[in-house]
Amino acid sequence: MRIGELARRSGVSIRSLRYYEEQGLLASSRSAGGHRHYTEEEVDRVAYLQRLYSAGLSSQTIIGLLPCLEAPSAANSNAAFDRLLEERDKLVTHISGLTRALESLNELIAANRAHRAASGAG
Amino acid sequence: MRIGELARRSGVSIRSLRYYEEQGLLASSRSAGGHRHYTEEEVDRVAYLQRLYSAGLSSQTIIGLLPCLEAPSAANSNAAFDRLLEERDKLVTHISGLTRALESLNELIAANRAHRAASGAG
DNA sequence: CTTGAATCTCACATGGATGTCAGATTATAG
DNA sequence: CTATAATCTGACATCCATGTGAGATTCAAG
Repeated sequence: MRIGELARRSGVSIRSLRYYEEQGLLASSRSAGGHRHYTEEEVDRVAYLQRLYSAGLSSQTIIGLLPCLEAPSAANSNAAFDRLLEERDKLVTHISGLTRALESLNELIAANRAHRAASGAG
Repeated sequence: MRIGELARRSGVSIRSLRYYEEQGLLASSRSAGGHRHYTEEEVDRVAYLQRLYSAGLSSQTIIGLLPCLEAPSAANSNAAFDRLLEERDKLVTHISGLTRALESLNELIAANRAHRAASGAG
């Protein structure tokens, strides 16, 4: 399939797909005229990349983890695997922080609700 | 206290404190010469702002919520309160996404660990 | 072959909090 | 008063994924 279809099916912009390729995260074969062609696999690949991005991993980080991401294999360096653990821990910390922030918001909401209820504003 | 001390005590850079003020999120009195002065209150205020930032709220969003944040009061507009709920929902959604991403990472780690164990690499 | 849609590359713009540098001014200790 | 640390304003830089526009080329269908 061509880039437009991949964009549609993966829900990612054409611009982003080209960017992923530029970063070495997504491969494509080219037609004689230079247009990108993708297989079905790439749909999942892109969805997967999106999940990693949403986890807060940068392109560079993902590239560093590629050995582990591509195929779990004993050939993967310990360093890459350790980075994987590291990123996991960072994400856990991040989620904890957000959860605390969420609690703050909830408290605020509760306080406001109480005041509003008491005044018949809500 | 002056800005340097506030920065030290709140763990936020001087640059950021000035930025918060510029955005209307933090107030300061000024000395005759123009230097900013803060009270103890501001330490908590800054910590609070940091929590909101970490929740993914932008300065503009925080400003919009100020009526609710400042003091829960029936005078707060319904609109501001609704925005508060909206931000809470966005945050919940965001955390859910991150949690899914975390699960992905955990699966990756487990898969890698299995392969490594099987090959005596770990 | 022609036409219009799709794609190509290149490059600059965006947002948002923060870093950083420059040059000037103020505060404070000796 | 002087030296030095702290602060001031203003402006430009940074990161990074993505948007966007121009101008050229290719693809698919008639």
